[in-house]
Amino acid sequence: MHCVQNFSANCPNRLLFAEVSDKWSMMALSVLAEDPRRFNDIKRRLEGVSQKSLTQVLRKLERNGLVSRRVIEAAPVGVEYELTELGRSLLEPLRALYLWTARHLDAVESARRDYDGRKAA
Amino acid sequence: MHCVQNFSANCPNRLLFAEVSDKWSMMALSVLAEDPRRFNDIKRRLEGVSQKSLTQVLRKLERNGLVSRRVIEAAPVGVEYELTELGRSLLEPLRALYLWTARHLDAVESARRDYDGRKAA
DNA sequence: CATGGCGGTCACCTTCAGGTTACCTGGTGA
DNA sequence: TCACCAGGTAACCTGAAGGTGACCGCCATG
Repeated sequence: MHCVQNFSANCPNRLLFAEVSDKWSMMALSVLAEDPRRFNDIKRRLEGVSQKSLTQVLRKLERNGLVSRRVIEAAPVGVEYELTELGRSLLEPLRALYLWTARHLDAVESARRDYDGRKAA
Repeated sequence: MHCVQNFSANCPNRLLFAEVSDKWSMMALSVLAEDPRRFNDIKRRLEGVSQKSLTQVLRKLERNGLVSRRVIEAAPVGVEYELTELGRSLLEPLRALYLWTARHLDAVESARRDYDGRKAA
């Protein structure tokens, strides 16, 4: 496990992490955690995402094999995104991270107040 | 758990996640996982980090209560960074994510080849 | 005395992710 | 017919992250 203590510039883990940790990827994955959803459905749940960014993010996730894209030929043609098995496997560590933020948010905020207080003084 | 399916623009989790998932934070935390380390020691392990960026990152982590900064009054005055209890608690979810990337890197890379192949055709 | 490591700060500059706007195709309903 | 939803693409622009290089004080060693 070469990258645990030393991070060479093009350690593949480092690169993959970068791909997955951008502004919207994690949120998109979370939204898809339960059900497959259509483009605008996802968009509505990610407050503030632009159409372009969402398209980009979904393409990237698709390319990395984390979500699949399915055109629905039905009534008013739609596109449905769904987690793949691989994508679903990422949910667990993701959830762990989410739980951490949820659990320790208070501690972090109080640390920030401390720090800012000390600086002001 | 308001933010699991809907991500409002200033969901605190979302913000905290952003703080912790930037280019160098995770790596800095990993480097500190074992022992406290001095500034330039950390710097050497994070290939490509600039002095400025590392300073910024460590300050941010300190502010969020994840690392502590200690000036060593000894011989050639030094500064030592160490994970706090809070910081240490983040290691576990972090490790989970790291293991995921390690375990599924192959799958992701093959998905990418597939995707790129399909596009080329 | 000069050189080099340590731990920074500051000013500047580049890069690029991501936002904005406009436009497109195709179907639907009023 | 007009207008609107869906799901985009293309061109442009900006803000902020992050890199570079200069400089600083302090200490130690050759």
